[in-house]
Amino acid sequence: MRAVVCHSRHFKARDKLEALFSSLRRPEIVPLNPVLAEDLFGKVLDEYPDIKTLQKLHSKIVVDQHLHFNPSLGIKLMRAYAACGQTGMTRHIFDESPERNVIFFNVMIRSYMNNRLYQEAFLVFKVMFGHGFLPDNYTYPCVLKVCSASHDLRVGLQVHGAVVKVGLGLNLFVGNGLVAMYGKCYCLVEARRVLDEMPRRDVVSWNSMVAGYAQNARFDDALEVCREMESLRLKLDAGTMASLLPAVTNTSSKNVTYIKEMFENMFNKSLVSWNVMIAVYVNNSMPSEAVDQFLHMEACEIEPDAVTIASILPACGDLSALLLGRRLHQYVERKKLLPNLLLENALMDMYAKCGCLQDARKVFDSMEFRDVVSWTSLISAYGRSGQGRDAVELFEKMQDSGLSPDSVAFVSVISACSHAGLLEEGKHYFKLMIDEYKIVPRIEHFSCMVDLLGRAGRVDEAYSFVKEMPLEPNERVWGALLSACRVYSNMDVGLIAADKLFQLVPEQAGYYVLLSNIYAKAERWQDVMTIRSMIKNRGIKKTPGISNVELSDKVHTFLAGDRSHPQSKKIYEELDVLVGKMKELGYVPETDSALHDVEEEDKECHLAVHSEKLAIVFALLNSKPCTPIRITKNLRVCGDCHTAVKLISQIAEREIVVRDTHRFHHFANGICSCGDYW
DNA sequence: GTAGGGTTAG
Repeated sequence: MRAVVCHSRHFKARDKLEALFSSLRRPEIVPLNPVLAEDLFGKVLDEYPDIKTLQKLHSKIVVDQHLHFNPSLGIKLMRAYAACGQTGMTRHIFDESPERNVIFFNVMIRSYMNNRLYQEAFLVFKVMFGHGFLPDNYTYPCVLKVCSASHDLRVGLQVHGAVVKVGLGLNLFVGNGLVAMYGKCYCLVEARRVLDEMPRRDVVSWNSMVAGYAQNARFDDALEVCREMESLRLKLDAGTMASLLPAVTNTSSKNVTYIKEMFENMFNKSLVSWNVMIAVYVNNSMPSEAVDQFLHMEACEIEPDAVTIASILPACGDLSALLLGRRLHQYVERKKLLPNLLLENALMDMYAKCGCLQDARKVFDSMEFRDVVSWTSLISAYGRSGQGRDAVELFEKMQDSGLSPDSVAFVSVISACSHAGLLEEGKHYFKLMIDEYKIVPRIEHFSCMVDLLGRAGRVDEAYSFVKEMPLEPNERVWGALLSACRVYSNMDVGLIAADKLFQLVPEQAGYYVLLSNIYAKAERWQDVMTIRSMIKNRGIKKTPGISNVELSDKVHTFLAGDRSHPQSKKIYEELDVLVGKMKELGYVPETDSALHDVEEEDKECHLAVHSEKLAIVFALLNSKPCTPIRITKNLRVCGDCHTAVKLISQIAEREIVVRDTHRFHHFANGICSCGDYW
């Protein structure tokens, strides 16, 4: 974030500097009046110039006998260097300054803090006393923030003691710092006590309390503090919304509505409040609402910043809204928001999720700095496309580049191995994670391993793995096992897994269907019927199949058997024509519903047409010949559709990319990239 | 000057 802020500032500062230098070149004002020069240089430094401008300015100051060692300029230079990440230079100026005061120490501590050098910040704080300087009402809030950022309760408690001793306990900023520190350190009772004992509180004090609860997963308490604020007739602001964000991630629709109302009632909607609103939708799997909110924001002529774009990009990825995604990419280039690590990571992932692996790769290759997230995004992108070897190669390169893979990186690489059938490699990475990187495997890693073993046909080994794992197996673990049992027709283990799943998630229709598939393959029709009636008797609701397709900046959604689309009649007619041509090529529609279901769409839905077929025909009718068609589905592609889409790609001479819940299928010339195994 | 908004898996 810092980089972004500084970046936009750099340009303004550079312009000012050019004007400054050209005025310096004018002979009538050389030698420059020292007071005027101090003022001018100070103004440029306050705008955080880029490193080159800063160095030029610094050398000008050093050679000027009046300005060299000027304390005010020294402080500004320190701040400007810190904003460029050059804390070494900040420290140098600090050490060399002959006339230091308490502000020098405060700026030095803040510089370290902003560059996440927390131990260095603490050290400066400690040596202040030895130099005869007492920390003041500026020092303590800053040091408390260092405690918050490093979750250092031990120092935090010492600072609290010192604050009370020197009589700063009643200071508003110090109090706010204490509330935040205790909140970050999981001491919510203490945080609340400090808040209650503050003689004067402002909206920041309350927001800090909201943030404390929200960060500690105390969602209801966080919302309760908001209601308390409302009852005190305090104006909730963008900061309140931002503080609440962790509390309304994967939350109830009631909570989302509460935030929405908070936003709507906000008198001055700042950029941050728009950004938070978008993030709330994204974090609650409501990508369409997020996109709508973004378009609304544009219509209100609010200029998005890097945070806005980084927040909305995952929604584009979710919806495969490639056109919008590309438009956003152009926007960030036009607004010179790049380079920005988070934005680049988000762009890469958007392209990958839209099935544009090459565009994702292009972003990756163009990046100056990459972190574990950058590599992980690309590794999982290759994994989802079934290119396990490329994923493994990237993983090795990431290690070679000196980065330590984290827990998520291992999920990605093991999952990539699983999709590509790289059994030994997957096992190797699981072991590497534990033995070399000392990462304690989480439930996600175990479910990946079960998937890896299961897909490779080692169903019994997978079951043993489940029995021996130190964590309680969850839905995903049993689900991976059941899927493997369907593929390899393992009735015994399948029944065990299904039984567990029916207990864990009795309302999930998909697992009943999977089990009925296993029975059907074994021709146990009586059991198939039993499962069918179980679904009916238990009143289990099925997730309807939905496919999205984007056309000129608008995402069109189709349900299975959908007839609500304005072009519906045309779509069905065209589909009939296509089916005729497909039959000439040997297509036989699969009518056996039990085998037909991969997941949740039952017999009735099969009589209707699956959503991906409708979306594809719609795209065929409405897009130019030869342009690729990209579909995103909320369930897995069934066997019948898979066969049909292969043929459609051949007949219509179109590349068709279908993203289902598990992976990408790239259809072209009658074949699919998954090699018919998914 | 104190709170608070972004990216990666399944």
